[in-house]
This record gives sequence, C-alpha cells and structure tokens, in this order.
Amino acid sequence: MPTPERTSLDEIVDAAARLLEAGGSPAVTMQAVAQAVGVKAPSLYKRVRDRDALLRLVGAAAADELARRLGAASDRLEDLLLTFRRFGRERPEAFRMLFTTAVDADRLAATSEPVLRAAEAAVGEEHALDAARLLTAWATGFVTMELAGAFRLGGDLDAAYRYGIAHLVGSLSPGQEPERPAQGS
Amino acid sequence: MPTPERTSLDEIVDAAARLLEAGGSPAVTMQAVAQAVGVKAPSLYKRVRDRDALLRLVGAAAADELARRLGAASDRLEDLLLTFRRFGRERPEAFRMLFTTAVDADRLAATSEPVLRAAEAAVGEEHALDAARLLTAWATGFVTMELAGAFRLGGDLDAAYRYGIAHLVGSLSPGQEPERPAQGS
DNA sequence: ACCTGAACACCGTTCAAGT
DNA sequence: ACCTGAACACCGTTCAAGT
Repeated sequence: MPTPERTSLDEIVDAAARLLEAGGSPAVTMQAVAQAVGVKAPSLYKRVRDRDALLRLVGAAAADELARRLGAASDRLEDLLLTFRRFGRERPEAFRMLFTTAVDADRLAATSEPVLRAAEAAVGEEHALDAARLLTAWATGFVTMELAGAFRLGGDLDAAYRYGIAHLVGSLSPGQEPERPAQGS
Repeated sequence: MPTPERTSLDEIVDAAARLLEAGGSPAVTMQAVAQAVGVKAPSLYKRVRDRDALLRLVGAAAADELARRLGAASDRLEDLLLTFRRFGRERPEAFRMLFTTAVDADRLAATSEPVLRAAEAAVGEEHALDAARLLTAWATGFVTMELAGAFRLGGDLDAAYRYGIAHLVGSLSPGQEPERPAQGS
C-alpha cells in the first residue's frame, strides 16, 4: 500500500540550500535537512544517493539560478557583471560552492554563456572567448576575494568593482586585438 | 615524569596539508593526521585546539608559502602572475582553502603585497591599489575556474593565461587613469 | 511505494590514568 | 609533560519491518 509522499527532491534541495547559507556546509546534515522537510533522515535516501550528491544538487541549482538571473539581465556587459556580483553577495555559500569540483562543469559553463554572447557583440566573434574569459575570471576572483575578506586596504568595494568593469570593458574595444583592424563600434 | 615529544605542530600541519592535497578536506581526519605523525588522535589536541583550527593552520601555511614564492620571484608583474598560477596548479586544495573564510584575512592579504609593489612601479602610487586588485582578482578567478573545470570551450589555458596577462598589464600603462596626464614610462 | 526505528561504522573530542 | 585507551556524542548510511 503506497504511503503518500511527504516531500520532494526540490523541497529537499531548497532546504539544504537554506541550511548551507545559514551555517555553511557543516550545517547541512542529513538530519537537519530531513527535519526541515518534515521527514526522518533515512527517507532522504529515497531521493538522493548520499550527502555528497545532495550538495552537488545544491550547487547545480545555484548554477541554474545564476544562469537564470544573467539571462534575465540586460545584455550589457556592465549589467551582467553587476548581476554576477550581486548573486555572490546574496548567496555567498552557494557562490563558493559553484567553484568546487562538486559542481557539474557543464552546468557551470552554461552560466557564462550570456557573458560570452555580450562579449561577442562587443569585440567580435574571433575574440569573444578570450574577452569573456577575461571578464568572468576577473569577476569571479573579485567576488571570491571579497567574500573571503581578502581586500583589506581601502574601503569602497562597490567603487572598486565599477572601476574594474569600466577599465576592463574599456580595454576590450581599442587596439587590443592584433589581427583585426577595428571593424566594429 | 615528562614523556618525550613524538611530534610537533609543524609536522602535524605538514601531514594535514599532504592529506588535504591527496584526498580533499574529508581525508583530513584527526585519526589520519595522527597516524601520519606516529601518534594517537587524542594527542593532537595538545598542539591544536580542534580540527577546524588545524585546517586554518594549513590555510595559513599555504598563504605563507605562496607569499614566500612571490617574494622570491622577480618583481615583474608577469612573473608574479605566473608564479601565482603555478602555485594553484601544484596545490589545488591549498589554493582553494586560501579563499575560504577559514583563512586569516591578514595572512591572505600579505600574499598580494608583492603584486601591490610591482603595480606601484608600473602605474604609480595613486593607482597601484586599483591595479593590484584588478590583477589579483583576475588571476584568482582564472585559477579558481581552471581548477573547477569551468573552462570548457577551447583548449590552451597556458596561452589564455598569457593572453590575459599581456592584455591586463598592457591596459594599465596608457591613458586608463583619468587624473594623471602620462607622467611615467 | 514511501516511511521509520534500530543498528552499525566512523569521526571528533574529552578525560582519567599511565609513564 | 606528553601520551593513550576508553568512553561519549554525533553523523552518514543501511535495512528490515511497518503502512
């Protein structure tokens, strides 16, 4: 006789993500997740292989959410980069999780696709990949260091981030690409 | 009657660092560390408050080692950035640990001081901090993404890294700094 | 078919007792 | 003064038994 389902995979992943943000990865115990969704720990294993798989699902969901936000943003590089940082500040633990081997690399790569398209519009197809990598690497490092508290000297990180955006985006248009003689705007 | 010391804090931190690199942070159990230094787990608590403190010590040691390598490198920005990435590739787990809240932020900041000095030589005192942040953020993000397997499209990451260095360092000298009318080389 | 209590293995940590 | 065995709490995971 089937017992009614008392939870779902989505609910479990959401609960795990909340616990992660509230107390870091040590706080996402199978018992805490189970309690959050109103079930006992062993029941989680009906939907999830083990704790590691659950954490990977949380990471994948975070990647999807970031991709969604970037997709919903304007296609200006500036807006994409601001959206990226905003996500990192809102969900620091999930952001960190993105760059752990635990997260599926394709899922993660999908995240930078909007940046790739915007970069293509800015510098042309041939150098779009280099430009996108430059921008995403910088933004990733900036937010990573910010969350780690690595920026000790001097204060206004908002301004520093905007400075970086202006500098980098500005550096992409002019004669930085050897092989092509300025053919776009 | 004093028992002779059978290990030391340094030995313990080294062993933990090796276990970390070999199997990630789950492999750094107190028992494994103890066995590696020839002692039983409870003895570790004579030198270390708990496992978390031990992991922080590993992170601090990694920060010091990175600072040492950067200090030993030439003071060309290019060499500093290449040294930085080499460290990340040699010790990926330690590198990741650097940007976890677990690592003392001052220790981490000391790491970027050589870059700050080299940046000052390149763009002048006034914009040295902005420039250093730009470069360290980019390098941090590049290596982080590389280690996470986030660079899916296209192959030569060595070349991509060199491209980034050339682009960024090149972008620092010219008219990027509004307030000063080209007074240096 | 999903749920649970009971059980097991493993780990971090404490502490009394050894030398 | 450092070391250890024993013990405890906690967690991940399995499984037989419930509905």
